[in-house]
Amino acid sequence: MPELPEVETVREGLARHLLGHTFREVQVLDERSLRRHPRGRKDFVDRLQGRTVRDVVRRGKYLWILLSAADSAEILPESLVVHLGMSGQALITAPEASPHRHLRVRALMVPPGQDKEPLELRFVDQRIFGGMFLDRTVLTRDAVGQLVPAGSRSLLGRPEIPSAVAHIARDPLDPFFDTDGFRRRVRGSAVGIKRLLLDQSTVSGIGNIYADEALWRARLHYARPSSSLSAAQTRGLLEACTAVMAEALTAGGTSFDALYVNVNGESGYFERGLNAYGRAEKPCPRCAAVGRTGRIVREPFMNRSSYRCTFCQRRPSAR
DNA sequence: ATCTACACCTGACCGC
DNA sequence: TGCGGTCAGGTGTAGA
Repeated sequence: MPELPEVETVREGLARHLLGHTFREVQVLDERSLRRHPRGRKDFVDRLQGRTVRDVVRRGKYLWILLSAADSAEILPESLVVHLGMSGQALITAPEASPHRHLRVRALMVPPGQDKEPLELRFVDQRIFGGMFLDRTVLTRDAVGQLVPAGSRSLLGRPEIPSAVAHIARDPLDPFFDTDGFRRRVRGSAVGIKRLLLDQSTVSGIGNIYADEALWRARLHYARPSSSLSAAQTRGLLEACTAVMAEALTAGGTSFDALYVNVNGESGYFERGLNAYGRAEKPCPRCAAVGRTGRIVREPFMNRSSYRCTFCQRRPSAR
């Protein structure tokens, strides 16, 4: 399933292939992918056709395409938001490529010059947890509450953000990430720490897999009350989150020089680098390295599976 | 106000 | 072979 590193890989691929391209012949094959576009299919198509891609931006697992009119470079206050959900893919193909099984939305993308061939942007989504919608943008503030300068060329520092995404926190790979805000949320809540990691308004981009991996690295039990973490543990946990996702981005973000942007959750990282997630009843790699008998167990938490080591992630004592 | 539970989806898999 | 049940999980929101 696409998580932050995969979404960043898609963002980069879309930006590289589509900057300057104009939407033509937008076709919505399944309106359920437009669940979050309340004005419906026709409004979506009419608004998107004729608009030109000016930038592709990401926060957490959301990405959005900043648009202009076709004959202008001025960015419009409405952007195309894409969320891949559990099974979404953003593909770039030749227009004549054979249709994909779960194709939901397609658009012919016309390049700015005469010398290049049009491309097709395809939104493919088996389970339809993801979707697309058009949304007005508001201006971002950075970690200390100041407006990010307009015209900033840092992708993550773009001042525009769709209003539907503005409530989520920045992610650990964002240079404006609000570390103090994260510490305050950890100190100020008694919920299990994993619940906080999955709360996108505290820190974004972390899903079930990376939550378990970060907790394993930080040697913390998922149900540990957030407010009981020491300052050092909080710092260590945030470092673990950042490291896990940065390494996954490095491992999974290669092999995209073809005319093809793909997200299918099969980054190399998932196959090689997982220490806890999905490894029920296997030895804990850290314990095994020093001859201890800690093993990974799978337990239900928050209506999903959590994986932890029986030795280095002990259950917190009730008090 | 804060937190929890559930709806939204499809396909793979399992036991009968 | 088929059929019903279970599981996977991010997000928004209804309800506690």
